Amino acid sequence: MPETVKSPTKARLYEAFATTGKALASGKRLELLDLLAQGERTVDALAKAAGLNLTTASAHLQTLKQAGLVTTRREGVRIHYQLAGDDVAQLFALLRKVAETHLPAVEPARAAYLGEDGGQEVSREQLLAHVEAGDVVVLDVRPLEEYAAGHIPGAISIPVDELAERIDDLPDGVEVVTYCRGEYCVLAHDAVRMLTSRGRRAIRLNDGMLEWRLADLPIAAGTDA
Amino acid sequence: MPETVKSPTKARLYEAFATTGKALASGKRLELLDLLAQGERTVDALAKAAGLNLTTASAHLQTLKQAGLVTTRREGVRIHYQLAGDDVAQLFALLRKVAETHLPAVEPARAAYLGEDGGQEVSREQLLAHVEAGDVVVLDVRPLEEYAAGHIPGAISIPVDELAERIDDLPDGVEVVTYCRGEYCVLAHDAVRMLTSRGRRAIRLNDGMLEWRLADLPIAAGTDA
DNA sequence: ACACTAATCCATGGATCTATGGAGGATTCT
DNA sequence: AGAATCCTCCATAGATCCATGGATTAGTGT
Repeated sequence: MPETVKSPTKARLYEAFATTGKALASGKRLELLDLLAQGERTVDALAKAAGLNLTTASAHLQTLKQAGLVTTRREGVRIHYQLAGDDVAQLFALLRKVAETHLPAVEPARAAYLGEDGGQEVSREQLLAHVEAGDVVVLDVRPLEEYAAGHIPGAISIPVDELAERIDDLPDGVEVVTYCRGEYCVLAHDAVRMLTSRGRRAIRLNDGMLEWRLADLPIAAGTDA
Repeated sequence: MPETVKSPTKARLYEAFATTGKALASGKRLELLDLLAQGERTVDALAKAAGLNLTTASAHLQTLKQAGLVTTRREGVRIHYQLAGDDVAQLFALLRKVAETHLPAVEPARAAYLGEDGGQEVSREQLLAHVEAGDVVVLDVRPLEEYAAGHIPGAISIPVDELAERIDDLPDGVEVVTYCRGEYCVLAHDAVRMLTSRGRRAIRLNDGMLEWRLADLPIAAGTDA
């Protein structure tokens, strides 16, 4: 029964696969991937958005780069990081889904982060139907740069930071459907709470731009809105 | 520009996701997942098949279990580990695909492990067509227990270890299509080399049981063949 | 050339992970 | 009960990973 083969070349191959696994083995790196799934960013912007010091962020990005999950583009003095491909976004999304399905610790952490929601959700299909019918306004509450890098066609942009002061930019009398980065993004949750507390009818897309992209739905770019 | 939010609850959520990532961060654990994708196994069998000592294998399996990727079933004195679900197999397969696509180190490691192949490949669709036409014999060269846990309908089982002595069990004059665990499994490669060196016409399915399962194709079980 | 900014490289202490031997728990058999 | 088998838990040494401060490199502007 020579099932006990130790093959160094097999180990080498699987260690290579594990390089990709290791890249996914840090919460901070996953936060960085989450941000990058919205569009390219500079090291400095990523560090700030993820609450990391520049050196640490750079080190994590090197790890991701060596695992081939991200690529870089130099523009003058700054370097833009971006995801290496759709398959990377897919892997990231699947990792989160598997974690949520099989890890009991995820659900409480998710609830604590996103808050009690009560607020209703709407699926991508339902949202598309509403847009077709023209009976809702779609609101993108991500930072402007992410909106510019790609958003749901017809959506208007009001970053959640500015929502309180710009609430009157929203067309009157029509229901608001908010969305943000993805299923675990807090921005749309915050926006819905904020809007409903001001008496606006507001609901949430049940995921966000990440899943929208992976579903190959149409995407608009720029800030012409 | 208050983009620099450090939220401990966000960190907690992403650390939870990272637990799943960490489970994928070791070559040995990926080897174990590869084996488990073929069907359940005892700790002892896994340790032997992966070339690990029992304690180490057990520790790795605990890690996988705490990440929710595998579950256990006790049967008398032994404990059978199995994948927690199809989504886990899918995650594993996608990880390998992403690694191969984006990591230059994978290709040479793969070539070194699987060997120069020259041998032709056939896709799942082509294989199904051949089975329909009845002009090939499908040969499963995995260990018998894996064959028993699930195989391509109509395939016969000759573990690659026994192929040399049992070569006459193969029906005469018809081309052989071999397959094994998956895209990176060496067994079918070895079998094809072995068969062609003996003058049999033999080719390989370009992946294996893992991908067959994920494609939701029909599966037969047992050893009645 | 010089100053300035963006990012990487390097060194380091502290934490975490890996492999392994030995002890201990669970289950079955006699 | 006692022995045997299968597996997990514990302790430990060695390797690897993480965050951070300081130095270095690349590119821009004066």
